[in-house]
Amino acid sequence: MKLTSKGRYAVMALADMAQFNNVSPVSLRDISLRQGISLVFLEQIFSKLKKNEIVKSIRGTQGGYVLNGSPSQIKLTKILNAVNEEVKTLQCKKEIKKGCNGKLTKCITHNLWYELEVHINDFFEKKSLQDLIKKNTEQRI
Amino acid sequence: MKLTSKGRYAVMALADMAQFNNVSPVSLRDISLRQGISLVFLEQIFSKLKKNEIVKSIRGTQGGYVLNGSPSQIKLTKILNAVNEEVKTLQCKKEIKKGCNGKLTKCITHNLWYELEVHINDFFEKKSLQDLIKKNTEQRI
DNA sequence: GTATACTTGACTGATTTTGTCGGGTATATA
DNA sequence: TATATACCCGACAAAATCAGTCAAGTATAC
Ligand code: FES
Ligand code: FES
Repeated sequence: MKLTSKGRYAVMALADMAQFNNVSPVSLRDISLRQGISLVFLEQIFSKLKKNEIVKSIRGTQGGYVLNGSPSQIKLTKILNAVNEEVKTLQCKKEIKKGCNGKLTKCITHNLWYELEVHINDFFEKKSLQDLIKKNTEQRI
Repeated sequence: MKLTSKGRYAVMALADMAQFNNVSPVSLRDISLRQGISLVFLEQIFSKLKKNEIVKSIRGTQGGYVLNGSPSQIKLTKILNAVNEEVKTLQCKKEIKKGCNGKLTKCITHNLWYELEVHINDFFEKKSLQDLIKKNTEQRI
């Protein structure tokens, strides 16, 4: 399980975009300045967000990024998955690890971690960008 | 937020103890063999569990550890806290960090992470060691 | 044609994780 | 009393991951 700066920044940056508007493109430089996040790091993050079709890019002067969909449609699960911050609590998925002999017999805590994974994903699945900017008028689609 | 081997092993080892019995002491060597966890690493972990009064130790031959309380009383929150795997999702607690200017104004995602923290702690607060060994007779106190 | 701003890949320092090593000390049993 | 078992403690280290930087592009508005 992980939740690192990459995931946090992704959510923060997209919330910033959702908050400021989504008509004209928002440049990473603006987000960088407003939220205090390294510009070059943001570029890395947005590259992934674009590949996962969460944002669209517009190149050139006056360019930037726009949200691909309304804030209420964009769930946090999608964002975190896009930047490889999936909530994976199970140790046994990939290969047989010490103390966790995966395929053959499940370890004594296997079910626990699975339940946790579901629990957390539930949370992220219910939250949308819109929920983060509630201070603006409660608009819902 | 973190959930690493140390926390996993702590839960796994305690579940092992709860499962096998809690009358005569269980040696770390046995747990190590049964669960496939490094013995010396277990010693580190149990040192913390003891300091937090989750287990009691009995030295000497035939010694080992016993649970300090019934499995249904020992919640996972307590275990994870003991080995310093508290669920801390907020970035702004300790000091002013980049993109997260703590004390003065909360960042745009502050509330989100706080809600997540509560959500996860709820989960761990509800789960006890007893829940992990349900295959034995459902005894409840 | 020039400044803006997205695009891409490689690389690196710092930190954290996941343990190991080497020495202890207490106690049950022969 | 000798010995083996098993807890106790601190320092150390390899490996992995994180949090970015650096360098070199390409597309577009003006
Ligand atoms: S988490 Fe799946 S076997 Fe341990
Ligand atoms: S998480 Fe508290 S200010 Fe950002």
